[in-house]
Amino acid sequence: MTKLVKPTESELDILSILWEKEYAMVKEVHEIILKNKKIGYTTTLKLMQIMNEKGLVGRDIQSKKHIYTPLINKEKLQALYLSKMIQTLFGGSSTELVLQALEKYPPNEKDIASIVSMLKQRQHK
Amino acid sequence: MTKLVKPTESELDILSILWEKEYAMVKEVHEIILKNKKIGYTTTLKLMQIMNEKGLVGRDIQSKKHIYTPLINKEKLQALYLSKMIQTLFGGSSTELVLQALEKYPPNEKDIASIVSMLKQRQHK
DNA sequence: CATAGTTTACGATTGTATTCGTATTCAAAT
DNA sequence: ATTTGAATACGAATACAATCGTAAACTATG
Repeated sequence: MTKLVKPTESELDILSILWEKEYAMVKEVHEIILKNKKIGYTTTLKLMQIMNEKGLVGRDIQSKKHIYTPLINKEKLQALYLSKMIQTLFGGSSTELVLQALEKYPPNEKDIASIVSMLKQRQHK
Repeated sequence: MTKLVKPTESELDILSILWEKEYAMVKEVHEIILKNKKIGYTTTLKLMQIMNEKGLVGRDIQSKKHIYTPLINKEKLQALYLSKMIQTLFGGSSTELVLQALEKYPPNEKDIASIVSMLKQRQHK
């Protein structure tokens, strides 16, 4: 069992970009990050190099422009943070979290349908 | 507008205990933390002193045993972390988060009812 | 192939969080 | 009042995260 490496906040930002794009070069990642905070190019570069050492991302070195891919399992991290958040911020009640999420981010008709259908199914178990 | 102080992870652990108990002394907090990680008493003490300086917690100094209370708004933090989490871990889809939460933490009949009723209401807006 | 432009490598600095050891203060019990 | 135990105060060490500057490596182009 390989121990789950927990990314730092900056690393999580980078991972989310890689999950979205599937793979990317430092430059692309950096440009997206720039929209949110002003940091130097080499900072992003360094972060991604460290992430590679930690095993959070893989990279293809063929060409000069290295291509990075996410290596860490997104679902595991979702589960990790979800449980932590429910525990510390929602007093252990997942329902509280769900209600808040629905309140703050109103789902569209289709999403509502899928949530309801999922709940109905659960109810009959 | 007072700037929202973002607690560190250790600080969040302490806050969640204070939200739960409403107020507590260092010793009580420390005993609860001990269940999850082994750290010294003075570490917890120091953390809570720092949190007091930052304005995250208040304290009553009357007796020798100081009584700490949470000062930071729980709802604001919930919103902050919720949005961050949806953004970075669920690709911007709150529905994804909701489905995951319901999947991993099955709600009881009563909770299901309140979620469904809330959704039905939304649907007619 | 020399030059300019782009990218990576990496040491080093700075900042922040966590941890603890020791001293001090206080209260209760003898 | 002295001792003992329990609590706080606080400096300082350690660890980790984030940032950048500079040099080196590579690429394309004239």
